[in-house]
Amino acid sequence: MAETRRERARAEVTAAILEAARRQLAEVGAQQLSLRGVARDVGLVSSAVYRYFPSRDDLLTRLIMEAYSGLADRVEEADARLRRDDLRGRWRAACSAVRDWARENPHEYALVYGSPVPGYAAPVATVEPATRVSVVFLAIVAEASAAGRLDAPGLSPSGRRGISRELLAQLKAVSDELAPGIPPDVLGRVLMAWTQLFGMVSFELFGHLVGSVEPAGPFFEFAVEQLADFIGLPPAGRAARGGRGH
Amino acid sequence: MAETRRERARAEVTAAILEAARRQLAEVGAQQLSLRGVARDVGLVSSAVYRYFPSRDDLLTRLIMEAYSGLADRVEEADARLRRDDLRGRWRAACSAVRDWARENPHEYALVYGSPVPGYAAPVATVEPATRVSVVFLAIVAEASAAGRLDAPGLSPSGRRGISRELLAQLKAVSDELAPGIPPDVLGRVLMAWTQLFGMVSFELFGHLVGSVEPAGPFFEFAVEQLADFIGLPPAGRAARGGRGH
DNA sequence: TGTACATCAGTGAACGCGCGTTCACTGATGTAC
DNA sequence: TGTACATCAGTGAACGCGCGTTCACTGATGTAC
Repeated sequence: MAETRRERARAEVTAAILEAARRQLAEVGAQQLSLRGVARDVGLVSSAVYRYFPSRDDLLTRLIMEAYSGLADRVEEADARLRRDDLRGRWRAACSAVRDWARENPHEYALVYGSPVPGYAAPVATVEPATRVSVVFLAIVAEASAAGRLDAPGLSPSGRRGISRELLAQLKAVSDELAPGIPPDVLGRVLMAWTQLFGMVSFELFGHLVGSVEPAGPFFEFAVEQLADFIGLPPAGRAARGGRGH
Repeated sequence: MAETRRERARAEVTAAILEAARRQLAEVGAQQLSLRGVARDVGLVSSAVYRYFPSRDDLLTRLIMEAYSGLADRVEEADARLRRDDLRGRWRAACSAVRDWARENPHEYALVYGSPVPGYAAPVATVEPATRVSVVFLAIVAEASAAGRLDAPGLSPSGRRGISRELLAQLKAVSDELAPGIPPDVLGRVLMAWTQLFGMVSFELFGHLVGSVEPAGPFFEFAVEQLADFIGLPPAGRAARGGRGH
């Protein structure tokens, strides 16, 4: 049941098309990405591409999934490189991985986290790779929580009071599905950190920090640290098992 | 020196073109906005539009400026409606104004805070209206600071340590130019809140909260409160002059 | 107030472009017997 | 191993579309004297 010549050829051409599409995406962005341009790059006639992808939207979907996966790979690798009990280090690494990937692949980033492409609705197939990224962050916090090493000293009065009944219900649902073991109030903070992370990266990439804290590296590092404090991740240095929370 | 017939007509047609452009923007988004479509809407032949705008990019620039101005108006009005010493109320109002405006004008929002339009570089003329929005937020914090009512009890160890020399320099520059009187470390936190605010709104509008905290109202309100605490704005209720910070 | 000329808004046709997608076709590759 | 038929990759032409921008033109509006 060895691969037939045809199958091998098909795999190769498919790969070549995707590679060309990635190149086009990097060069001109998603809006301008055209089937004809891709075909030209590969050295095919435009109609031939239809033997491989049923439509332009299909190609886009594929690129979106690859973008999410690429980012997820990057974040997972960054996280995996550190000792499991170095929780703050892992947090930093995951955050930086997001930023670095985004800066290296700005059009991919814009494709998935920028304004939606008009007239295109992302199919469900894109949900799983999108989730992979968040899972890394949630795992770090979940492990910290399970180890009793989560401590949010700055839990403000509004923090306790501020979680409305609706929000609590929503957070519990998310917690059950994605992050068992993370208390809802912590999850609320994680979600804030999550949106903050992407807010910063988007502002940096889309030029909204020009004239203020550009280059954004120092600000980013400051924010990452603040967010770790905010969530209650143990400070760096003492990576060994610390005391239980208050 | 009364307005001549021509001048009146010119003003009217210009307004009609802009109105049609706004309508198109709302319906199909910036990418798909076309001079020909606008002309059709107005009842002009496409080439006639060139008597009013030298190019499509010029029209886009105009729309970008209007979008920033519209948002700024909204935020300023929301802020102005409250007593000057109700600092937390003003903060909430300004944040909600951003979110409400974005939800009501999703394409305008995407135009200015989403992925940049490829091949289009925003001219300097857009900077001033863009700044107006941030000025409201900075004013609230600056007034709080000037009144000695800014207190950030949760100032974490990393918070003090975390501001690197580079970041400090950048923050000082921003402070001098835009927000005299706000200490750099507070400004760092305000900038975090700023990016967080737009990060949340973008995630909500671009569909990245679907399946978690959607509808996003409760989460948004929670986050706004947390951010106010984080910056050190006085809690609601006691709007009168409180004690000085430690 | 009237005339001569300059300005300017709007027209309609055209240029040149690139796009996504369909379709009948050819020739090579694979499969059943 | 050889033949007959089915599958499938790639071709080339075409359809129909919409776009931004230019240009010579006309007729109405404004201005100088």
